[in-house]
Amino acid sequence: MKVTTKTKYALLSLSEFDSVDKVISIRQLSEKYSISRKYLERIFCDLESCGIVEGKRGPKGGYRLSKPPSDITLKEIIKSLEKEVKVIDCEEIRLQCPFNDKCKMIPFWKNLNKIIENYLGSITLEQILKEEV
Amino acid sequence: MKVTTKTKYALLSLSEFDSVDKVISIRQLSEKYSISRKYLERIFCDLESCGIVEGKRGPKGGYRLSKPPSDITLKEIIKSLEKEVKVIDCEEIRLQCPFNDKCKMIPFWKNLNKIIENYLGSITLEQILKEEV
DNA sequence: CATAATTCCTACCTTTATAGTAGGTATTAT
DNA sequence: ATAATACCTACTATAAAGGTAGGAATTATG
Repeated sequence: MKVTTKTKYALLSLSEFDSVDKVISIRQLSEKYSISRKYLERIFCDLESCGIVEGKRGPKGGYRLSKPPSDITLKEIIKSLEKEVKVIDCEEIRLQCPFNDKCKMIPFWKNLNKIIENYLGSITLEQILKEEV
Repeated sequence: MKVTTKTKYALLSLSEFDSVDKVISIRQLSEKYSISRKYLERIFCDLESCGIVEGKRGPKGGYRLSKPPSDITLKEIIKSLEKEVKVIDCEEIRLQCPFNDKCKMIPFWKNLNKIIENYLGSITLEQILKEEV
């Protein structure tokens, strides 16, 4: 029931990008937060492939947000790194339960997932930056 | 960010105890849900040590709830099996962040934890049984 | 153009936590 | 006495997380 360090590192790092123009290199981030450079590189590849940041190579290169912080939800970010923003997979539970639809736990798990998803979907990176959370 | 199978098994099992008087053996539960008997035994030891169920040995023995389902919250149950009902440990994040109190992620993580805790604390086993969730 | 700084790519290794097993002891209804 | 149950402790296997390693591609700059 814990978020992975990938997600923690990603969010710590992203909280540095306070505008769409800001370019920051992996080196800077890894030094500032004492996170392994190679590991951060991989994290940013995930973020890039999900359309959250875009990289530019070469000297003075680095990463920037690929859209304004107000358009990036925490759900989106977390989904880039964890496979799902779900605490449990209802289908999986359903398989284990011999009573299928009669299983009394399913509605609870679904609600829990939904509550988390809704919250994460409602918070944007901008709110984090402006400390409105 | 996933709940463990221990928790899943525990909740599936507990959803069978529809009154304080109902006594169910590990054998019955493990057969009904095809869960390893030994593993279930350990799960129920955890539940017992946290005051949720109590066991009685011998033939016709088994487990029963140690208080009415309306007094058992899901938070309590999950806490018996996962160490914490937190998605992240804020203190831990604080240590990694060189800026300590200035870290912009802390309020977000705290809120997320709180939302989950509040929800889990608000749901009782009775509600699950009565399908009010 | 050479260089150095960066992203980008792929494969591998290490550690940790989860999931599950094994074998047995204590208790108790019949 | 027996058999069914909870209870206890130690061990093993597996999967996932966390992290390394080495290098290729790209690009600003002197």
